[in-house]
Amino acid sequence: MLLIEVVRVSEAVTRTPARLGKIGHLAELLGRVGAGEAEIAIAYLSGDLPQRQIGVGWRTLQDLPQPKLAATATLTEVDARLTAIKAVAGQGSQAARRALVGELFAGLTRQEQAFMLRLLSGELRQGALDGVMIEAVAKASGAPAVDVRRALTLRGWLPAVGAAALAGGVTALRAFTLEVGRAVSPMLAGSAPNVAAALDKAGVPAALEWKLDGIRVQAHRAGDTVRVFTRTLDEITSQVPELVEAVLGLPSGDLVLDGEVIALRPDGRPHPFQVTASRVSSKLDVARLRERTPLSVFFFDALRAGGADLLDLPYAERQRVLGDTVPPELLTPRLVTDDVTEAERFFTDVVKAGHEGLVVKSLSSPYAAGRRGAGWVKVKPRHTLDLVVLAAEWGHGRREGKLSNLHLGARDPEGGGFVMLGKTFKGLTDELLAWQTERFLELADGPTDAWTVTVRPELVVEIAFDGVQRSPRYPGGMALRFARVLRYRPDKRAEDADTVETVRSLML
DNA sequence: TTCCGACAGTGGGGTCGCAAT
DNA sequence: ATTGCGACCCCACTATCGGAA
Repeated sequence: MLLIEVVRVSEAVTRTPARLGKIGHLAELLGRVGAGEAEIAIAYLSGDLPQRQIGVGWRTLQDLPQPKLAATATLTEVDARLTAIKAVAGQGSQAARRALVGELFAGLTRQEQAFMLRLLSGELRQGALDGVMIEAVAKASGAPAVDVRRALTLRGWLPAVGAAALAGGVTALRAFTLEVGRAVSPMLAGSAPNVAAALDKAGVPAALEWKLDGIRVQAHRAGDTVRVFTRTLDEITSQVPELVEAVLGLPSGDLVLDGEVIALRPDGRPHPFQVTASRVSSKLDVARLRERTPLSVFFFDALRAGGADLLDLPYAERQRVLGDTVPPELLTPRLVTDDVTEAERFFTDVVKAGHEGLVVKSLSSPYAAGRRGAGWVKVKPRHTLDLVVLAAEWGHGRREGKLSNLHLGARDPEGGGFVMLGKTFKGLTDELLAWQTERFLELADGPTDAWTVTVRPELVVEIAFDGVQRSPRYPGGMALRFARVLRYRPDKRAEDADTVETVRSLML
């Protein structure tokens, strides 16, 4: 199949706002793609590459060659070129990679180049990713969407699942099973503003588990072999020897467990997230790192144990098996209750212990991987500050032409100015975007370039955030974590905004 | 007819490894 | 030795579609 056919369908999908319409376009193409190219077509049309990552980002994609006039590239040819780009390594590899990217683009038309540019930079923006593609695969293959989704959960890679469905229908999909040693899409949690709302969503009685601010891990053990995967199914076995040893210490040799690794201080309180993230992502000299910053693991679910797959069992039953499999010191602290007051006390306790919050879980929900359903609901405490807008950046995509990303500053009584604490674009409605764009242009003052408009520091905005973290980037040495806009405060002037000292007192 | 669950989009800060300078 | 890039860890929020109620 020619690449241009995929590009045309992608453009049709972009033009069609209705989800069913998008699914129709995608399914039509899947109905005529050959078996040998189905995986490539599905990957491209859901924003992925068969190679997953190829070491090419925005920088490598600048200064591309002139386009060709005739569209002749096939999916197979493009795929082979991407594989070659990924394979480049060693000295001079960046130049070699750029050259190969240049060769690839020199063989494409303007239309094809625009598509590949968006695909390679991870910004397909056609309004369809895995969620829509699942439906399209179902439609084209005649298999129920629920079977496609389940196979994806177990296999973790839609192009492979989709190709199997197109070739062998529902029979092929049902052949995907939980395989020890291959990562499963993890179950995700929705969120709620407070404990009562979370209980409302999950239903009572519910289980409340400590939410630890670490790295999500899925541990597989087959005999003496342990493999550990992250939330995005990347393998980190070599970075977490403590976890490997803990799993090898369990009596069972046939396990799939879900949990969190976190670096704890000697007194048992958690290190800042940055410490855990640094430890887990370091690959060099892990033996020495573990002496200084040991990792602890806490499991909260079992997907396989006792020789059986547990995904379809209700939470309460999986917990029973988990309790029989894992000693108490490796279990995430939890409480089962139907009492809001008791639940709120448990929340206060976990926050006091320095942890992130709670995950409230329905006792009856199966392990519904890959979706943020009502089965699991997280609750975290929320801080707020009144900060001053220092500048704003022009938005992209659907925010094109709107000033979107705000630069936030706290008042500095010493210096008399403002200290930048980070940026945010979250929490803004379309109405607010329109309003602030107009207002900022009135307030424009100082250095302004193609991306950023500096404004007079007059507007006060109320910001919610999860915490203050140490920052190597901002002048105050600190930055807000997960900052989002709650509302503007027209009743306040910049002189009324919170100070750097207030922010500093929130760090630690 | 209204409500609400699921999805896609829009980006945030921090860290690592590797290559280039 | 330092800097830039790509990838991945953590993530919040709004708009929209379309099935459920």
